[in-house]
Amino acid sequence: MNIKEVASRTGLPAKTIRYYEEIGLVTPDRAANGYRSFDRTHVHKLAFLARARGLGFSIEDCRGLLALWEDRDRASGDVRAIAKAHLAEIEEKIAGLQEMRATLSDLVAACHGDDRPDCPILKRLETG
Amino acid sequence: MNIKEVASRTGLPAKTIRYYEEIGLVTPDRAANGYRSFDRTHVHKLAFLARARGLGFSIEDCRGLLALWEDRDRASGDVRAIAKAHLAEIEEKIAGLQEMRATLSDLVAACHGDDRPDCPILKRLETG
DNA sequence: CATAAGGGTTCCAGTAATGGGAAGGTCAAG
DNA sequence: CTTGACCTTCCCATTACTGGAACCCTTATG
Repeated sequence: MNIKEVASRTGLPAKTIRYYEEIGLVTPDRAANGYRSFDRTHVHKLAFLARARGLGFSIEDCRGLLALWEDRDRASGDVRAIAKAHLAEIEEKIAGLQEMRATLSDLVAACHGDDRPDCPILKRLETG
Repeated sequence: MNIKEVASRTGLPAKTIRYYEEIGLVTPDRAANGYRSFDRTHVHKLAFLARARGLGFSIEDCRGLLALWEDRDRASGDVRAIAKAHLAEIEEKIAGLQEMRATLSDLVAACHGDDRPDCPILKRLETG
């Protein structure tokens, strides 16, 4: 299977698939003409990566998950640890963004937003 | 005022201040020995930048806000538009992260996380 | 047979916003 | 005079790709 076919099956851009090969996440075969040649297992692996990335796991997380996925004897606790750490990161990000949102929506609400130059948003950025 | 003093007053690392000069956000004077020389207005501007960045505005947003801040006659509506757009972005990010969190916390809860190899997290990543 | 379209390949550069570190100039104190 | 704390510029690394140039392969059509 050529790269474009794999791209449409996994939803990953061809560029991204080449990049994943470059960093050692997949290792497709090569046809005589130099084209990458993917089989079912490569596609499966790439689809796994697409889903994990979609859940926000970093590339290095994915590398770890992939290794665990391929290890028939891994402990589910190992996987869970990665997922839990990632969950904690997500929660931190959410908290930070919610704080920003609160401040910003206050500011937007306070600003009359017309043609007059008086603006509480700038005032706030000015003085802290 | 030398750069380290400015760094400690604004909370911005010296590296970042140099970078802000490089991209044209501030233009400190230069002393005879080549050292950057900041005055009150530079510090004020950098403090403004630090606050805006702290609220998650991008550098380009900051450039726009700074221009409006320095324009005595700007319309507050212009500022408000930038802030509202940024607020919308933040809200999108929060929504995306909350979705991830929901999925992930379901998965973490479903995984017994012990020494056995059976793992719902990987299973889910495997099959979508 | 020439050619054009639509694959594929590699490599180089750029993104956002810094951070790290090297190599070297300057300044104040002991 | 030397030490140590500053300052300078310059270049590389980061994350996870994305875009583009230059070039090869395959197939269909005039």
